[in-house]
Formats: sequence, structure tokens, C-alpha cells
Amino acid sequence: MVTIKDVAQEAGVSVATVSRVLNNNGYVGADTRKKVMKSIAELNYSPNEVARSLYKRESRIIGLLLPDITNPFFPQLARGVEDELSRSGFRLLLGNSDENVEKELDYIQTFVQNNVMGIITATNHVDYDIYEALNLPLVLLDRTSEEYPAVYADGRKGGRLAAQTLIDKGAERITLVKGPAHVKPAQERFQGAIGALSEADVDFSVLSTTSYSFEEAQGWAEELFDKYVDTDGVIASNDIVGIAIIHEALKRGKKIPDELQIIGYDDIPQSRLSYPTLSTIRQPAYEMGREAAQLLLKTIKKESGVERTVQLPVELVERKTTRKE
Amino acid sequence: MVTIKDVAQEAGVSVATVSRVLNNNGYVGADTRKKVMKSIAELNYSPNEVARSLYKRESRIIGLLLPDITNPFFPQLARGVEDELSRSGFRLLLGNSDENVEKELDYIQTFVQNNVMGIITATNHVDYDIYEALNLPLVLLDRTSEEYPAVYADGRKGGRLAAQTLIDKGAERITLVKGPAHVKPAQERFQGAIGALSEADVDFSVLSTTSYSFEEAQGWAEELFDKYVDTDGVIASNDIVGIAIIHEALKRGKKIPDELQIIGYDDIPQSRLSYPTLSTIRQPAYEMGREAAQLLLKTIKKESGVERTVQLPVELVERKTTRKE
DNA sequence: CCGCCTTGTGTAACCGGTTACACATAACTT
DNA sequence: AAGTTATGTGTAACCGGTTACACAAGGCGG
Repeated sequence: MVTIKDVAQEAGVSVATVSRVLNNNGYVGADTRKKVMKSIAELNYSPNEVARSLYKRESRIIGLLLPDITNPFFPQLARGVEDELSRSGFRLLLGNSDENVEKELDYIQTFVQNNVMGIITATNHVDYDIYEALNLPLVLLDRTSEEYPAVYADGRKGGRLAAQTLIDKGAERITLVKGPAHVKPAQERFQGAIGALSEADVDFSVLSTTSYSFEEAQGWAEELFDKYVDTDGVIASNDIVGIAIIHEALKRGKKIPDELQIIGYDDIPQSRLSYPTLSTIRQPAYEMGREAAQLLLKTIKKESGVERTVQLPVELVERKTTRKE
Repeated sequence: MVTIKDVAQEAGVSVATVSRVLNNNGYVGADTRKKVMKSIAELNYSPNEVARSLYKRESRIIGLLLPDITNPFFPQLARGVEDELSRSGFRLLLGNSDENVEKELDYIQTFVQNNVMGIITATNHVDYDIYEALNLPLVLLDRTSEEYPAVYADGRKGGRLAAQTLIDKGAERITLVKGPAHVKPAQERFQGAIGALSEADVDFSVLSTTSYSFEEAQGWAEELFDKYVDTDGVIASNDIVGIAIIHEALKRGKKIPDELQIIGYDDIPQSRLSYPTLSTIRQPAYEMGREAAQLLLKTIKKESGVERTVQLPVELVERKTTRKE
């Protein structure tokens, strides 16, 4: 490993001078600078971030904690975060929590141990002590909070919009699929939908589910049609479940959207590739990731007047699983 | 921030003793140990990994470089790597290269600067100097190599299997979709398919594509049916493109699998949710990630007799876009 | 010509851990 | 009882950077 000492020796100067050249601060004579640069290039030296981080008590790393990168909604968040962060030279320490408190605390701890400059987290447990004790810039992503800066899309409004859409398009026996109870955004969109349904003149039933996974989505879909045989409108808990429902409906010979309308949530990329293409409530995931990164960067730089929360708009994307009026 | 000094002071011992307690090495008296433990708990101390890493010249971080986490094949690899690695207390520094050399080199450099203990990379550029100069355990993932340990599934065989399947099931005018030229695994499966097609008695044509993205997949599908109107069997470059082709085919009123058979590649989770469900060549992505992590860990621990390469089997998954004999 | 400011560079302390080494005491050996 | 070994603990060097401080030399105003 080539260190700053090697460079100093090669250039015939002290390590302090090399450091000054590297960081472009303090006084350095023009020809000294040139010599040092030459030595750096010759030795192919690049400074050790760990040593730097130790002294400065900062780093160029931020921690990103997501529930499960395998759920297609999250890679987009992650890319948004990464693309924005890497423009400022930051790197990502990534963790999947599986919505599990222990894993989460574990990751947060190692983030801290590694001197991360900030944390972006999609947690359902902001209330835990660890976040409070955390003396670090923190941004919640895809989650709301009064205490911390947060970037999210309006789940209540989204749920409402999903329900209202089906109502407007003439669904009369709506089934509302409720996402996992411990996942906060799932509950918000559920509440929104319940609100709109309650105010309207429609029958509806609720199917409770406990996961978002591909493996189980098919099971929920089967359960749905077994229990609510004559439903003519389904509000899915997310697009994965929505696509599973399309699939099961076609298998059972239901005509979409004439006999059955379906609306998803998230607008993951593959929703445009389902058949029929899935109407859904779009959350701008990539944008959310970018916004969270920007917010975190501003907090790190201690810029004044930084927004506490950024709420991004949800939007109805009409495709082929809902009727044209 | 509470440091080892604080703990030492609180417990009335030296930092060396605290360190010995932490690392469970050297001699420590039973009651001293107890005192130290108590102080650690009281102060809620957890050691700074950065300082540790600096002295030991090692860390509990490994670098993972993937082309694009937004492509549904890769999150599975990433989860496999993470799940396996976290069992040994390692964390993941993640980068997306977009198959772009500069980004790749940039990430590799920061990995090194952060004292990562090893790197897992899905690169098309192993031949670059930087990997050679890298004095670090390296494992290639989803890529083959003579020089470095590698974990991959047999692309040639997979391509061959895809083609042979369509031939066996009676397709007579096959279209082979060729993935991006700079992506190595894409070329291997392409070569495999070409091989099988050349040996058989079928007409076939090749459609060249330059990306795997959701956005463009639909375009490739349209182009395919515009150019090769009467094709009755498509070998897609991956499942995303495969699903886009199903979609376009249904839109054009083709009967699947009677008039048109389609076979994908990868077996991403959503392939089970397409309609009709996509027949495909399965790569065990999660397993591949795990294997790569295991291989890397073994290399780090300098275990002897570590395999150079792990080739995982590809497998035909027959679903509804291919005929039953 | 003298005092002061600007410029340029080196020395050494520091960040928070780990560990080689020194030293002291207790426990065995023979 | 003296020598040897095992046990327990502290001091200080070290990892590779950054920076406070000291010091020297040159430029400039009065």
C-alpha cells in the first residue's frame, strides 16, 4: 500500500505538504505542488479514506436501510439515492431490514461504527431509542414523521384516489386488499381507501394480507377470489399483488376490465408489462430517492432553511385494468 | 462519542485492558472483566470500526459492484450476497456501474480507499489493470474468468437449452433476440443458442438489441413483430424482454403458445406472474449471490483448497408460453 | 532600516483503536 | 528456596491521514 509518507519521500517534502496539495488548502509553492503531483501520479497514490475519516470524524459514506431490495419498488429508491449521492462523492452502505427490528438496529449500529455521515431509512420504528440517541443527520424515506425530515408520497391520498377511481368507474362490489399491518405506508393507503369507500355508496370487503412477496402474492389472489367470488373491483395493496390478481382472474376466466377492474399501487416498472397493463397509483420512487439524498446532503452541509419534509405527488396511471369511464 | 478511553476511565483500568476484554484475547482477570463489561454497558459503548480498521488494515466491509440494481435479476444476487455475508458480520458497500468503465473504476477505487476486505463484481472488464493491481480477494459474479474465482451459471448451456426447447416443441421460424454486445453473459447465451439453432433444421433470424431496460423492451418487441411477422418461436434475451414480447404478441392477437412460443432467460420473480406465465431458463440468482459470498469469505480467511469457480446449473422452467410437447 | 504581514514548509500531536513489550505478582517445579 | 512459568495489567508505539503551531524568508509601508 502506498501511503502519504511514500509520496512525501518521493517528492522530497513533508507529509504535511502532500496533505496540503491533496486538500488544496494552506500555502503551497507552485513548483512544490508540481513535484508532489508528479509523485502522486507516479506512485499511483490515492489517500486512505479510513485514516482520513478517523481524524476528521466524518466520511464519504452514508447508510441506506431498506426493507427488502428484492421488492421491485425499492431498487428504484436505492438508485435515486445512489445517483444523487454519488454526484457529491458519497458511497452507500446498504442494508435490508426485512421490516425486522433487530436487523434494523444492527445495521444502524454498524453504520455509526463506520462513521457514516448520515442515514436514510425506510423504517417502521422511528420511535426506537436508537434513532433518538443518534447524533446524525437522518432522513426517512417512504415514511412520514413529525420528528425527522422525511420524503414520502401521500399514501392517504393515494389510497383515496385508488378507491375513488374504482367507484367512479362503476365498480359496485369492491374488495380492498390490506397490506401487512406493521408496514406503515401500507396502512396509510389502506386508511385512505377506507375513507373514500366509506363515504361512497358501495359495498366493499377487506382482505387482510401479511406480506408483499412474489411467492405469497398468488396465494392472496386465490384467497381473494375464493372468498369474494363476485367482486368487480379490486384495490390491490401494491403492484405485485395487483399483478398476481390479474393473473388469477384471467385463469378463472374473468374479463378485465369489463367484469373486473383492478388497481395497483406503486407503479413498478413491470406494471407496464403485465397483460392487461395494470392501472395503478404511481409513486415517483426514483424521485423520492433523489429527494431524500438531496435533503440529507443539505442537512449534512448544515444549510439553513432546509425543508423538514418533502411530499411528492401520487398520480393515477390509467392503463388497461380499469374502464374508460 | 464515547471512546475506549471513557470506558477505561470509568472502569478504572487502561485502554489496553478494555481492548483485551473487547477482543477476548490476552489475559484479563475475572473481576476486571466484569468491571469493564459493566462500564461498557453503562456507557453504551461500541467500538469505532474506523479506528480498528486503520490499525488492522482490514474491515468488515466488502464492496459489491453490480450493473444495475433496477434490473430485477440483480436484487436477488445482492440479497444472496448480503444474507450470506451478514452472517459473518460483514456489511456491503454497493455500487451500480451501468456497465460503464469509468463508474466501475471509480467504485473500485473507493472500495480500496475504504479498506474493504474483498470485492464481488459483475464486470465486463476484468482485463483492466485495476483488477490486476488490486491486492484484494476478488470474486466475479454472473461472469466467467480464467484469472479470478467466479460464480456463474452456464450461459452457453442455457442458451442452447432455450433454443433446443423451442426446436423440440416444433417451432419452425425462430427469432433469436441478441442482448447488448458489451454484456458478456448475454453473448454467451446467444452463442449457445446460435450453436443449437445451427445444428438443427430450422430457419431462424436474429434481432439485435442494445439494452435490457423496461423502457426499451417494448420497443424491441414491436420491432420484432414488425420485422419477423410470421415467427413462431422467440428466444428472448432475458425475462424482461420476454415479458414485453408476450405483451406485444397478445396485443397483436397472437395465440400463445399455439401460434407463438416464447422462452425467456433468468427466471426473475415476476415471470411467474406474467400472463401467460413465461417459460424460461432459470438462473439461481439468490444462490449465485450466496455462493459468491461464501467463496469470497473463504478466500479472505485464506482457507486452502478453495474452488476457483462455482458453476451453478441452469434449468428449464416450463410454464405457459411453450407447448406441452 | 525596522517591524509586520504574507507565503511556504516542517514537526509533532491527534483521531480511536490494537498490540508489542515491560513489569509485577502468583503458582508451579525440582 | 530458587528458578521458571503462567497470569494480569499498564505504557507507548503504531496505523495513515490532518492540522495547530513554529519558524524562516521575502515583500512592503513608513
